[in-house]
Amino acid sequence: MEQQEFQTLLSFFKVLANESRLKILGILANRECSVEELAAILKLKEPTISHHLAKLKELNLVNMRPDGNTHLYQLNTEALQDISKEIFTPDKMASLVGDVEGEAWENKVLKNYIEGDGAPRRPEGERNFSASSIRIKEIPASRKKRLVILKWLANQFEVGINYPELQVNEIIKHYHPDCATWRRELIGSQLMHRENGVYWRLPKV
Amino acid sequence: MEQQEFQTLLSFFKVLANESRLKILGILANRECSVEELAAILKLKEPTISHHLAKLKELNLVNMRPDGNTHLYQLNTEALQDISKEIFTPDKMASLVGDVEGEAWENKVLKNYIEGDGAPRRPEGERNFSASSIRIKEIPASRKKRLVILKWLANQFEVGINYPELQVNEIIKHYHPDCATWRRELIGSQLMHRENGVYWRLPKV
DNA sequence: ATTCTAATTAGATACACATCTAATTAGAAT
DNA sequence: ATTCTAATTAGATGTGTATCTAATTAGAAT
Repeated sequence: MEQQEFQTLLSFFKVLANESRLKILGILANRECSVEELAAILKLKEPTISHHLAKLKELNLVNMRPDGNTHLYQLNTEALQDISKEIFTPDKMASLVGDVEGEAWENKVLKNYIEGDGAPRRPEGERNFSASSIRIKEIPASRKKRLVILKWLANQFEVGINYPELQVNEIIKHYHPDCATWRRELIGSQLMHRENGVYWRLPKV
Repeated sequence: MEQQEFQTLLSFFKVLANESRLKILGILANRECSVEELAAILKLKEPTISHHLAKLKELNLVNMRPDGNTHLYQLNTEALQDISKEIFTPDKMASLVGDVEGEAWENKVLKNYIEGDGAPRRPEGERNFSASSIRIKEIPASRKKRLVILKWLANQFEVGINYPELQVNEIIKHYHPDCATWRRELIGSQLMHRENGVYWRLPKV
């Protein structure tokens, strides 16, 4: 339904994104015209006009009224207004795009920096078992990407459990040798907290 | 100026008549994004996104905010609304097309059915002189086209003068042998009037 | 200073589509 | 019935443009 609306909007723009068709609409806004007349006005051949009118009619932007042999086309005023009113508040635009998209970039980062069996497939799942062969390939240089990995790493710890520093190091080492850096970053990024040498993960990530 | 506005409107539609760009706007309506993120979300390469963003920025539909190395793009909400409000009433559309167009088709008909020196060049001018070599090639079959020729023919008579039938025939014969048909049609189309065997042209054409 | 990262620009390719000519259809006029 | 007219459909051609890869720029991080 969102998708449907998006496609409708898109085809609407596609139809109007053409000089000849836009002019046709402008002319028809003044008075109804035959194909031949439009061809003369726009200095195009009849088949071309027919082609454009067909596209405009698909979207109900014009109506046709046969008169003898000639087809008189007229602007469908309501259709134009409907579209212009309904659409185009930014909220509307925002609602047009599915919200699955938020994870796409983070998934890409995970895929780039974490190698092994299941890592990218469960970024928010339970912690992976120690026996698995998942490894962090390297430490991302950019803050934003490092944060993505950190969030994943924090997820390897369970909420509500207090870990002594030794165990924290051990768990991190399953994924990357430089446990000191990661441990420091986990604290700095506020994804985990420390007090009296004991570490715990915050409930909300 | 009208022309200017028309071109603006056209390029606006052209920019929005693209699936990727429309999606970009939808995403940016939710939150600002970097080029890389958009590329990941839409599964396109960065240069492609850059290309699209450039086009969107040309029309001020998006703004850019540099943050370190990354460029964060955000939707220009006002611009969107401005365009959607301002345009799109049918009157607006009607005003976009120049009004020279009305004569185009009639000129074409005149050119098709009248041969000779100056005919198509002065459809509304003074009457042509008898000595000229202007001729109506044939009588158009279709009502509408016949009316165009009739209007031109009526213009060969001066307003405010009473012509006896003999003179009417004579004048018509300068352009076409079948003066009876034309004379009858001039009356039938109300372009000229007759009373007691005297003809005169009506002031308003 | 040098290296790396994100973005942009340049250049190439491929697909979409606007327009044309030719052929066909539907309907009027004779 | 036949001929003519206006419109549409079919098919061909050329232009525009979305997308890609490769090269370049601008800026951060080391």
